[in-house]
Amino acid sequence: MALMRNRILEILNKAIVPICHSGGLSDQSPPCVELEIPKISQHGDYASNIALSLTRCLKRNPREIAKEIVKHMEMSEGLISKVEIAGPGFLNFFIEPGAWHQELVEVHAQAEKYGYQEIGKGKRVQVEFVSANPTGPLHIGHGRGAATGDVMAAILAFCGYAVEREYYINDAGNQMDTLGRSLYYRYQEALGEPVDFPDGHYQGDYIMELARDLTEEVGTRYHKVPLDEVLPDFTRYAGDRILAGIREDLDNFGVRFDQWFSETTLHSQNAIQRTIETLKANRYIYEQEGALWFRSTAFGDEKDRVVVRANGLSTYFAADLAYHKDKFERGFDTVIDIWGADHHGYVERMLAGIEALGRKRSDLQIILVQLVNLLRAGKPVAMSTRAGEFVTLREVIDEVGKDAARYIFLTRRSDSPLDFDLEVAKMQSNDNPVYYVQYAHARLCSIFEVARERGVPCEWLNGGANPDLAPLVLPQELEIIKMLGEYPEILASAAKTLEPHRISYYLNELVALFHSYYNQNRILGDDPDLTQARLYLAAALRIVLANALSLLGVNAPEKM
RNA sequence: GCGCCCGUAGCUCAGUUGGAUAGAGCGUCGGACUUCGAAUCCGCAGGUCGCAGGUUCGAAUCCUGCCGGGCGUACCA
Repeated sequence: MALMRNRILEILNKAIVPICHSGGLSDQSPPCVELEIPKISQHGDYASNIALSLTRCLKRNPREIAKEIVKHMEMSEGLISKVEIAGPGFLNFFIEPGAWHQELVEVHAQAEKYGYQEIGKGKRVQVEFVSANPTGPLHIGHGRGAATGDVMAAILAFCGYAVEREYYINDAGNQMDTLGRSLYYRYQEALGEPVDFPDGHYQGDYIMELARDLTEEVGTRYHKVPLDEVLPDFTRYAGDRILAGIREDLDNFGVRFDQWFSETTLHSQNAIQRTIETLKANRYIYEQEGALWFRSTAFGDEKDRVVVRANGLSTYFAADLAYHKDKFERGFDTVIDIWGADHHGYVERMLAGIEALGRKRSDLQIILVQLVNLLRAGKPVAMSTRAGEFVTLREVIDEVGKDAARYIFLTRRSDSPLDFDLEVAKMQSNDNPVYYVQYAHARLCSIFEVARERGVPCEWLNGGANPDLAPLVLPQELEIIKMLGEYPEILASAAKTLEPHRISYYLNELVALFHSYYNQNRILGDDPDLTQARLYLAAALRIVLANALSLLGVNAPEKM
């Protein structure tokens, strides 16, 4: 048995074959039939615009096409009560109320696998995200990228892709030297040397903490030792310590990576040089004014880009080219990069880069995540990275909790800026969407707890026979069932569009239906048959809530 | 100047990739706990989808031009 929407789709797909055939369309390119749930119930349970989209290629009146489709449909018994042709040529399907019950059986049968989609077909996908420079702790913007990337990866994995999560460590370049120098000066300072802390260095408190720690560990070993002699040691110490902190913060945020990729390895293994050679062989590299340029304009970039500077040093972009070459050499079919939106100017050249390396533009998907405005009770919180005054991700998680933070990050499209209000995130009220959903889950669990106390049997929870679902006749009940049946479709669309926020919106809608239903009806009532059927519905709801929250990396509590 | 993103209810945002009469939450106001969790629910009000054209059976969605906001525009990373 398949879900309702798939059964309708199958009927439709079969029905249009002879029509396309007689219209001269080959079976090779059957039009994609779409099924939507209409906003207005008068338009049926499902609606298809297939007749309308066929008008163009068949050059026929849509209502006539619709009539013919209906004529060709094989109506199985007890499934569809009627099909109407409406408006310009919509097909409106009205489902036999009793047919919905099968949907619930599907949910129970698949349980924690419910929603699983076989659309990835094992294709290898890498999601690279966060990738913050190890020069300071993660801030709230990184948190948004972390949540987005982590959930996107989870969705893709659940949709049948072989997914790897990767963090690119920018541990090369002069920013790391700056970091090392910053620590050096703070260290000398900690030993009582008067230091004129230079501009453009990292001023955060965390550097002073590192300096104190270093002083405890090595004492005066580096006291007054010239900077040049010891800079690599300071850089390594600071970089390692900060990266360890980043890992810890991400771990607390529920984000785990399969791979931590260090930029330094690209340098040490000559990967950058080799990448430039490859591009040179493809005639995409030329020399001008002492520098080597990549001809990114050949692929639509607005100007060519330097890969090796006149001073002989390669650019960050060159390393990034080598990095992406490496990614594809590792066998990924698709690579997804999640970047802060302030890097959007970089997108075109990167796409040009992978094209020049022989990949399709669509093999690299770049998702831009907009900035987060941190607020407290509606007022902006000062966030000056330069001066080192910023609220770290760790502080935010400590204050509002992992679940609230993750959920709020996922309640917006990633290319929409997000106001993150610390006070709202802490509020245990309707202002805070995460509690709305978690509350529903806890409430469902509580119902089963009460059922257990009252001795209501639920053998079907442990593999026993399913209850008779015929008592589920209320419009609200059918509405909930219908929406549970949409869950796989929501996942598929989230995977296809790379938009995790669709899941949180779905959850909010689903949970709203449940809360409303709950307030008007009793699950545990006097009628044992009705009670069984409603418990079965409640259990299916709990399954979907738990599955979806798990994808979001948000806890599904039994009690709150 | 050029490029990218965004303009939808008082506020914050969705809108199933071009579908039918535009959707939530917050906020305002008014209601619902002797009951399985009131962290919930029910109701009222709120719109020229920034503006103007174009594409077609059909546009918040696509194309063009304006207006307004954000970001970017390094031989930095």
